[in-house]
Amino acid sequence: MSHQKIRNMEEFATLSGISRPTVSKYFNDPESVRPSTRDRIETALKEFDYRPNIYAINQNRRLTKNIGIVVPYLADPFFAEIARVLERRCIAAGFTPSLFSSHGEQGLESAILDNLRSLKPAGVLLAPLGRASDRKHIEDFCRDVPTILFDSNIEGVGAAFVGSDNFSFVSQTVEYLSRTGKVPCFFEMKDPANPNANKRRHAYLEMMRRLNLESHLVKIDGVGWGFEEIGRQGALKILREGSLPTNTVLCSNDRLAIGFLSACHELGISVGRDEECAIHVASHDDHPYSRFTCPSLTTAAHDYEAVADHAVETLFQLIEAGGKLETREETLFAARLIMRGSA
Amino acid sequence: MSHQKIRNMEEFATLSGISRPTVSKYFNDPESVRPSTRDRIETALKEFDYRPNIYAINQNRRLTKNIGIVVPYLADPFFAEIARVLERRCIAAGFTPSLFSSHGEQGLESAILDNLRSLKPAGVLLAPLGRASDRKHIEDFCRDVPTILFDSNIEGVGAAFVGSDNFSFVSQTVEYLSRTGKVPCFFEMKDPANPNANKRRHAYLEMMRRLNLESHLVKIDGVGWGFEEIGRQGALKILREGSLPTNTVLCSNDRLAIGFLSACHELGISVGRDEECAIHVASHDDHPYSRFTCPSLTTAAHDYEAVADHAVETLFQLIEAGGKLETREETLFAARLIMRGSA
DNA sequence: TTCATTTATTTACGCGCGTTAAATTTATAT
DNA sequence: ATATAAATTTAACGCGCGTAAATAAATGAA
Repeated sequence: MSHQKIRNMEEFATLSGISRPTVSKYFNDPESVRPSTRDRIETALKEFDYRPNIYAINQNRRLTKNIGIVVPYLADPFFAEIARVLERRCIAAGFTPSLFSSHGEQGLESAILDNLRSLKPAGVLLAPLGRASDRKHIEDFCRDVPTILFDSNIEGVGAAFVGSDNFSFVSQTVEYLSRTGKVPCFFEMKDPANPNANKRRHAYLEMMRRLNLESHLVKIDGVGWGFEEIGRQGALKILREGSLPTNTVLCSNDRLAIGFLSACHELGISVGRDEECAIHVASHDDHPYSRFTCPSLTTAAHDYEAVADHAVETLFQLIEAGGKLETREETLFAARLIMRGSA
Repeated sequence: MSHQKIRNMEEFATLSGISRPTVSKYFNDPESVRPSTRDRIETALKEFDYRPNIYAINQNRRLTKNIGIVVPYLADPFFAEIARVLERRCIAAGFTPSLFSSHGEQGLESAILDNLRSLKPAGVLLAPLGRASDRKHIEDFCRDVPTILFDSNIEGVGAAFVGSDNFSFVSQTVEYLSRTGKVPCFFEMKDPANPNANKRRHAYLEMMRRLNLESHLVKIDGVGWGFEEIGRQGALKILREGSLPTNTVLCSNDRLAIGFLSACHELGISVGRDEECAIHVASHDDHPYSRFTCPSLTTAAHDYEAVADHAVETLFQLIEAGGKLETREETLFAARLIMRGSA
């Protein structure tokens, strides 16, 4: 490998013995040039290791090969995990993903979208904050940039939505609990940031109605994205008051459940599947840590891969279609019940 | 706000009644133009909402205002948390951070650095994979791009290193445990990916020597970044064999400890600070979840803010100094002991 | 008012690449 | 060998902005 510094495509083209427009063509699509030409370029590429200036490239493209991935809260391993899968898929398809976290803040989410706009991305995969989002801001963004929403839906916004079927989550947990003789109350934040939480509450109420069971909502205080601490504080309060309506608690999500378990342990309350345990706990999401809680969490798992795959696939379709799809489809994937030690 | 589309700086300059070079000057540094001029530009900015084309800007800069942040494993909330702080600091200083995760893979880490190179970043904050890193690749990168290493040191590589003082971590936990009458064995991976793990082992051995206590290393199998599962499997094996040398376990890091606690619960072994508990567990890092484990983890906390602040500050110095610092400083921050329920 | 100083304008070039049209070469099929 | 199609070359323009030099205007102190 020669360590000669190459300034631009012109120089590289000369060194490889190919004209610049052909070299340019090669970089846009290696298959678009004759194999013999491709070989000569790739040979030169190995010798001189030149990379086209990404800024010059993108200046002349209406759209870049960038894909923006925006999640509401990256410190939540659930989002880190799904972002990881999304990144891989994008790279595999020849795109350059860039990852952003709104860190639970509306202002940051809006700022990220503003910046993203000037990155001229081919497309964006956006998991909005939810209730905290500036809906109009996101709408405006989606009008200009091909965007797929995931995880958290905003009705009518974006070219499509891909997420999990909240009813599937809750119906399976409720059904399982009641089948094993446990009558769950529903443990959730009073003002959930995420629309999925509302869907889960409705699913719980509906399921209890169908099963002819009395439903109980346990709503706890707290704002923000520190769900574990919110769950813990809420649980401490409820448990100390002795106001838990049933001995089976179905948490809206695993992070609240992690807090709930922590509170139980602190108060010396036994949690587990067995009859002799004081409380049974189940939850939703199959958070990466839910298998390591004590006891391990019975929960309903997202189909990470399916959600990520379908979101990316839909985005690619959207990009190929030039940024508009016929109809705005909402695709929901079913949950898978994971029976562990907590209920 | 007029919704007239503005194509370029020329148009915007005309509309704002200022010449283009002056407008350009304004965008590079608003303070560099007369206040009256600034006002006129900012008034126009509100009316027409124009943003300079970032690609055209960067093409003409030798260095951009980008800062790369690279962490080894973003699904680890520890890194997500520190990345969050780093991002904020960069934004506050007028830079544009972009976040990358190596996802525990050497190939990906190298690829990220290659891409980063062509982003012409003003600087990079890099937490290497550690043992799994391609040292030469990173060295080459650091020669070309102003880089500060953090979290995990590679001797002599990068312009500076900022991290935590592993001896401080271990000395405090060991000292605390022994002071309360507990003699810890050290629980760790056989082949730790991270150099900090080695430093911690040495610190443990040194501390035990100083305290005139017999030291015991418990080395468990496992590779990769799924530390919780590795810790859990390792603990199950050791506990089932009954080969735990002491009833006090000092884990190399919190994620292993989380796995350890999970195994204990599974086997019905009580863990806690009290004498009547079968096992006492302490650890290091103050992982975001360590306060929610059952029991909550006694651990030594990183000074996240200090590490992040100092890393960013050092990077800014490096950038201002033109990419070279007099000497390669290694700054280590002391740990803070967090006493919780587990030991 | 005058002169020095700061700030803005005008003009012009360059950055590295996408892209196009016309000319030319090369490959493929007859 | 010849016609046709496909690929490449040549030449040239444009993208949006940074930047430099020369000039003009505004400011501010004497």
